[in-house]
Amino acid sequence: MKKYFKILKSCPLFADIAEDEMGAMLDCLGARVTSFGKKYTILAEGTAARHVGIVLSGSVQVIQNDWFGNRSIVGQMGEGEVFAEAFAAGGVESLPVSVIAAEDSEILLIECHRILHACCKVCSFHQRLIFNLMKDLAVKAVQFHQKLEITSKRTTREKLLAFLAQQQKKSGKAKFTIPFDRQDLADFLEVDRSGLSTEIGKLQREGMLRAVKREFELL
Amino acid sequence: MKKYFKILKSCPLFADIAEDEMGAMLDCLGARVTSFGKKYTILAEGTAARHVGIVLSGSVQVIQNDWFGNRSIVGQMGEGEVFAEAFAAGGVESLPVSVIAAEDSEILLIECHRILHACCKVCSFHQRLIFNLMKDLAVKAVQFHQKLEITSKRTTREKLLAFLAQQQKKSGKAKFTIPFDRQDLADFLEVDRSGLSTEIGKLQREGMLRAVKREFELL
DNA sequence: GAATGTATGTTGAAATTTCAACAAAAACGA
DNA sequence: TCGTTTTTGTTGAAATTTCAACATACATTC
Repeated sequence: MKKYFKILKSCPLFADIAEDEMGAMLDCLGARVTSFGKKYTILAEGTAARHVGIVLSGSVQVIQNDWFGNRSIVGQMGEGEVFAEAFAAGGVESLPVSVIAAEDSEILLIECHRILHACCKVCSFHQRLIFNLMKDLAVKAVQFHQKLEITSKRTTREKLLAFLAQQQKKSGKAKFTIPFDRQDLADFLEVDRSGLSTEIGKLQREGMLRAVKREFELL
Repeated sequence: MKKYFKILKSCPLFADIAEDEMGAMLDCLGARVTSFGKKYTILAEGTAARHVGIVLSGSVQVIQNDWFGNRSIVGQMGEGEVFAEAFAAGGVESLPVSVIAAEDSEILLIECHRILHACCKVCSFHQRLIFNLMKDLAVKAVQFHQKLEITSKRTTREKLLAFLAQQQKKSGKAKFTIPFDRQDLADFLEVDRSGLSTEIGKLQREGMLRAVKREFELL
């Protein structure tokens, strides 16, 4: 477990928790590490939302499927990021999404009630954990809001440009790499893949954009 | 201030806080009540996100405007509900939305840092407040997710049906009243108003729906 | 290196949305 | 009550998206 301490220290859920407390804390929380191969389901839609997940290695996608095949990518989380915490802490009886491994991944799963409710022993870190979870949820709500900003745009072009602007801002550089291939990007923007390809082509011909695979540059 | 205690007791942010603590707490938090006429701006886009708002009476809308006039209604909150907490707690430097009064309203505003950081005096309720805020943020994140579920649908019809299903589930009754007029509903669903009217008409003619003004019934 | 599968770009037709303009109905104020 | 304003429904044309099918490029495996 110790080999994960470095990545866990970067996790917002464990901010300001000393490394020598980490072991005891994870023990108290009943944390367990599981490996998942690419495309495997980590949390399944319809099941009870009890666990908070933390990506130790690899990355995961939060996805949702229509009653008729339309796949939607709600979000993607990489190393050190937390997922499913809103549903677990919000006490939803049935997960409205699935979480799958976007690549081979190691995941730390913690039952949320163990974070929220102090154990019998007086663990010094529970208050801190609740504060951290609160902060994390606030950031998550803002992220949801950013996604909303994208999907609320009416056209493929506007959605794409809104997304690219966010990604560029996040990366801080002129050239940046997005975490999606074309199909996934379409599923994230909630648009048709072929229409997306067409739009990327158009924007390049108009000289507003340079795109090679996952590398983009706004001009 | 005392006349608001009843509504404040129903506010998730103050869950499990005794009524006789309420006065001292609001004092410690520097809470202040302001009245806003219909359509007035309570929090303006672009300003610093410092305040958490609570609706004491009336209702508010969280809205966002494109660089070209497209208005989008992110959410609507009624009595006892909290708004802007995610941005304030998440520490965003500039509000990406505006909050306006949907009708004449009384609003309680609290600087968020007063909730997050204990004051010099040892106030017993700060831990409780942080826990409540965490719970509230989790619920808010789930709500954002529900909105995402709507806007991620591709057609006006699907968005409308997804919205109505949510509203019906929330009300628990076959007949239910939505909090929007047609234009606001269109701005919430991110679709064209005239197209929305057409779609409501179609669904009624197909016998899937009964709609009179804000009253709806799914058949 | 050939064969297979995946990812991406392209195209045209069908469906849908948006836009603008107008008519009818309802709400509001004097 | 009348006149004004707001809300809602309707329509047709233009723009856009979706859908299906296919071609090409790229990667992987044997």
